[in-house]
Amino acid sequence: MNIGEAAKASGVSAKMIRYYEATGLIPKAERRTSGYRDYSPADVHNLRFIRRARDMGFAVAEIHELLGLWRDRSRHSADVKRIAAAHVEELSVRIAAMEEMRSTLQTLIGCCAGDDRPDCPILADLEEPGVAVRPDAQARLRERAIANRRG
Amino acid sequence: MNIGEAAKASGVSAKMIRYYEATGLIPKAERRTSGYRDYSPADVHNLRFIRRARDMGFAVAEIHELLGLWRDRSRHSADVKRIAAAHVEELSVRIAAMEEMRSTLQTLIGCCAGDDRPDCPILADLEEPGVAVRPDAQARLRERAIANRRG
DNA sequence: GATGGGGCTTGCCATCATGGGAAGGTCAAG
DNA sequence: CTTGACCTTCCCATGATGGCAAGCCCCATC
Repeated sequence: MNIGEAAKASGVSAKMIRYYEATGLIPKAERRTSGYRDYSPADVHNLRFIRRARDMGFAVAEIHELLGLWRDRSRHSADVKRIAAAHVEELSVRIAAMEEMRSTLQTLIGCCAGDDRPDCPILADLEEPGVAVRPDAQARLRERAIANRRG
Repeated sequence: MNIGEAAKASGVSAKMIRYYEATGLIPKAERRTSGYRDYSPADVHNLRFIRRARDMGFAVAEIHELLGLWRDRSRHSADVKRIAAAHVEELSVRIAAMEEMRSTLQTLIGCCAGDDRPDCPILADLEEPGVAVRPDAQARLRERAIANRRG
């Protein structure tokens, strides 16, 4: 199987398959005499696992761990569960941050006439926070914005 | 005011102040004879606006627009409202994507014994989606994961 | 057998906002 | 005058992904 066929069959782009190989997430592919990479159904199976894990929002580093456990027949399901739970926790932190942003903005939008006059509580709040939002909410917003940017 | 003082007063790191200047988000700072940048309270005011907008999750390009409207005394509040509403919509899309990931994972985690045995529905689902998640949910998950990665 | 189009190779660049670090100039306090 | 803290510019890295370009390979069609 060419890389293009493997890409179509797995849902992972050819570009990303090469990237995963270069970064060691997957082993180096077999090569034909032409230099073309050659993939087996088992390779595609691997790639589909990766694709699915990406769809769940796992980072490549986490997928590396998950792949190791997947291959390890003497794994402990507790190890898998721990990784998944950590990821859920991270998702929750980011969701909370974004929900807080959204809530703040929705409040401000609700106060904005949205007409051809210049008066705008949205700009007013950006200029001087607290006109429309309570101070304690601001502090949390700030912290979570930072956490979210990192994650 | 030195850049370090402006950074402390605005909550924007010195590094980012230089970056914003280089990319044209803020005008080039005045310089002392030594070559040091020199900031006025008005500059700090600008930076705090930017900082606050970043905390709300606005991208720098959006902040560029917002700054323009902020300066424009003949602005229409409708323009500000439109930008904010678009951002809320984008946040909503990303929140929905992450909530779906989280929900799927939570279901799987709930089915995982988390002990020293290898059997693991989490790995099973990554390997062969649908064992624990309905197919229509998978399709949405996939699409939203893509949208989320882009955003 | 030649030719053309599509697929493959590598390598480099860009994204977006942010931090890190090095090499060298400046300032202020002791 | 020295020392340490601050400033300057420039380069590099992040994470996962796409794009582009030069050049090679494969297959089908003429």
